[in-house]
Amino acid sequence: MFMEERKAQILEYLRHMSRASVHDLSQQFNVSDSTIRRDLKELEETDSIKRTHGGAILLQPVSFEASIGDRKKDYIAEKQAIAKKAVEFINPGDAILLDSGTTTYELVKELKSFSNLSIVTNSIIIMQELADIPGLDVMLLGGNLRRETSALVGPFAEQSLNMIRIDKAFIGTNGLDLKEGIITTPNLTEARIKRMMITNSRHTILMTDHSKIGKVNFAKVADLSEIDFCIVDNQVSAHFGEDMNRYDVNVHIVNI
Amino acid sequence: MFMEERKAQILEYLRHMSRASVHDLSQQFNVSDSTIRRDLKELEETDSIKRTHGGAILLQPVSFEASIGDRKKDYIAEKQAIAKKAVEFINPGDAILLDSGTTTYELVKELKSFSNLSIVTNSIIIMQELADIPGLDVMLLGGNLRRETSALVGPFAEQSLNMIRIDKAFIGTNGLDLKEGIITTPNLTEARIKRMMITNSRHTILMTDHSKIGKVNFAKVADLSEIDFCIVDNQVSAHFGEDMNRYDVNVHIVNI
DNA sequence: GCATATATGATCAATAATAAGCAAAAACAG
DNA sequence: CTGTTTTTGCTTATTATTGATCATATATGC
Repeated sequence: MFMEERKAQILEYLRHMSRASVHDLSQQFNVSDSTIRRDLKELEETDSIKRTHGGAILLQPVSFEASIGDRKKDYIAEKQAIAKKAVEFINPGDAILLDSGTTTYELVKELKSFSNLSIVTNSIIIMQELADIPGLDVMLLGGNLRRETSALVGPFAEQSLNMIRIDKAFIGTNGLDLKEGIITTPNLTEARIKRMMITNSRHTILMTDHSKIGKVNFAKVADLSEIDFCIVDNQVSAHFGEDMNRYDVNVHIVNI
Repeated sequence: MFMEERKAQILEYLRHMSRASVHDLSQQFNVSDSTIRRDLKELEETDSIKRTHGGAILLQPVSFEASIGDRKKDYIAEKQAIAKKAVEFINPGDAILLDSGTTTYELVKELKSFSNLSIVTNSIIIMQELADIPGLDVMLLGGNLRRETSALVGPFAEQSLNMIRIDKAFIGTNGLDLKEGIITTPNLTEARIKRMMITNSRHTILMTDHSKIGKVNFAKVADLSEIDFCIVDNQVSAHFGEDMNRYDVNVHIVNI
């Protein structure tokens, strides 16, 4: 393995695990501790990792909730880059919809400079994060709480969704299957909410990191043809854009 | 765990709890007190925490819980006694409604032993408190967040309320006027929600401590004649029960 | 206000991690 | 092929982190 390969993989490992010890890495790659330290030193200069005694951690902006804490750290850099791109879709005065999920949560942090936005979400965490910001009109969909995702689902949420028409919906997903052309999620009621979000919005922007591509979960959310835009990180296959174009999805690939 | 991780988690802990003792932290992270003190010292320089004797506090408290936090301590003994009485009104299988507020919040703690209850609330804090308990079906009304009370109000909440019929509604208030025979609250939209809660329930139980009696606020919630029961602490005037009977309210006075 | 509890800061020793220097091996350029 | 550069592993000196100790400072109870 070349040095550059190793460094890339260390970075990948860190993005996934959010932490790594020098010793683990040296065993993982069968090189000496010194070599890992040199790698980390160089990575620290160019990329957003932070060295600490014993290893390195991913630099991540402040608070993460314990409830979804574990997953939130997966591919955090990808999600942040995706969120940075997604915010370009938002114009002052828009009425937007934020799906619950770790990717859309990153988008929240980018919204702090906005004003004159109407934001609807089914995530308690997102609402709490946005509640402080003046100039934003934030509404929470009600319903039953799914603790796994901190999403509110069920009749209350559905009924409230039917009261509104949204300009842009930002949706996350657990699986994106190119063969069947569908997006999926593990839970049926959550899928229902996502589907309603999509149908009740003029434009749908799907935010997903590359790890979701090719995955198929239990509950179908929607056909890819119902999606207008897809923002994804650059670790996708070369023909991903073309594949998605077949379903009429406009793909934006972001560099991390 | 790396030092940087530990410091990040201390900060996270502080953001949640807004305070932490050196001893708690040292046990939490399995390190010595000295280490925690060093961590806090460094965190104090870069982040917005303040060290004090025995621990540290958050400089700018996450005002979310703080606003209700202050009031929560007022007349706490009265509220707990009232809550203990209120729980006697609840039978297995009931569909109940919990208004947001510090008094109804005390009722939540009494519900932990129940199962087979449907609970609807417009308080995020109450939902989070109840979400863990198995056997309870908890639903949150959606809407706009009123930070002062952590209540969800507005069209989403109203629409959701119209979807349901409730056995017993537990309502708090800011003012109870015997002369005019009305209960009041400072905010119009909040008053609307409370009013709808009352009209959509077969029985309404008003929970109030003596400090609210005689007070009149800006927005009228309902006439006292719409209330079925009133639970109050024993620091009320001797003729309070009779006064309320004139409005057909069944008064329960609790000792503290 | 005084006595007692407890918390703190400074210091030190032990351990672990790192940086620096050096040499061997591999890759590279001419 | 030869000299040079790069990468790597090893050794050693240096540094960082931590827990323990103790004198001092601060809170708390009476």
